[in-house]
Amino acid sequence: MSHLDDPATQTANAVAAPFLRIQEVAAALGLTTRTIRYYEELGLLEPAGRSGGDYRQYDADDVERLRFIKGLRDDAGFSLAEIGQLLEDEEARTRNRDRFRTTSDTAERRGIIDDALARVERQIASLREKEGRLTAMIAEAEERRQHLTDHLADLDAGREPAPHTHGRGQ
Amino acid sequence: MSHLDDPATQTANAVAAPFLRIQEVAAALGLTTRTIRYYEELGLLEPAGRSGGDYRQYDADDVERLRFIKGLRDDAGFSLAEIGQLLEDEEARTRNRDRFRTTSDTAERRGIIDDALARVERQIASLREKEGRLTAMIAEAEERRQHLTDHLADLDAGREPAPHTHGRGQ
DNA sequence: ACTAACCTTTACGTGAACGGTAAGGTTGTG
DNA sequence: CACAACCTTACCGTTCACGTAAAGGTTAGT
Repeated sequence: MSHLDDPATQTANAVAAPFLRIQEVAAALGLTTRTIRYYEELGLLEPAGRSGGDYRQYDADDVERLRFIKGLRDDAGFSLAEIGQLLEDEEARTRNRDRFRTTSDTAERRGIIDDALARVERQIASLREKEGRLTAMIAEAEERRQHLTDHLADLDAGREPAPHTHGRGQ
Repeated sequence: MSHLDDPATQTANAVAAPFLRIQEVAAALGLTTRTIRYYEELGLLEPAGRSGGDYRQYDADDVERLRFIKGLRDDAGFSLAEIGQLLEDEEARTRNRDRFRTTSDTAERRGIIDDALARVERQIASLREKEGRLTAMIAEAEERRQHLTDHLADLDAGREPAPHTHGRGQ
């Protein structure tokens, strides 16, 4: 039960991972095939494999990674270069993944996971910082809103326009 | 006072608003003069006035507006086109501002403030939406982190690698 | 009045992030 | 085996958001 769990055997059992072709991935994520190839060109991701005829084959993890990239781009507003930094050298990760699958050295597995954990934590920190700055912007906007409602209240009360501290009319 | 209100006349009264030149504004905000002129070209802002020799003159409100634009760009990650939408036609606002200063019709003043209020509230809504998506991304990243720490705990406890649900190694 | 340090407009250049198309190879279905 | 519908690389085009001169005019200090 422990000496026989060959990591390569998964090709034999399971349902043989349902690989997707680039167009299917693109449709699923709302991207174009061109965009996905461009990201690969930048080193942001590498398909799990290639078919005999050199077609790119994506697995669920690839799709997940791409979805994350899209989130970093659209939701977090990072540049592709920054995303590259956050995700870090894909090549190194691929090697790690392979090493992880083939090694049974617990210390090595530990080290690999440690690295992954450090990366994820840097990602979280970056996202948190973005969130903080966004929150600050919201607070400022709400302050402006407050100024305007105050002003409106003054008008309703027939009071004078007030000396207007400095920042009005947005 | 109304037919002759030359924008330069303000030099006469008040403490002569401390107008800034483009370079000073740029330095204060960490932008380049080119960027500021470009934003003007796009209709994102218009300096409060011009000198006799056609130098752009910025007041505190202009600087505030520019800081907001920079925030929308850097912190919120909006495109300049989107920022233009959020800020809306600068020309119209300038006209409103002038009308606001010259009119004493309370109803009109009210309408102008109402408009500004509506704009600010749309801005807040946009920012909140961005914030929500960012928060969701953070939650996902934290989930990944949790997976990794779990995995690490398994290794420390000498347990088996676990079947790994689907998304590991970030 | 001279001069350095600003400013003006105009215009062409650039890197990022793709879009589009050409010229050809691959897959899967009848 | 034909054939439509996909895929491949390669390369040129485009939009956005500026950078970078060029050719002058303005301001402020001496």
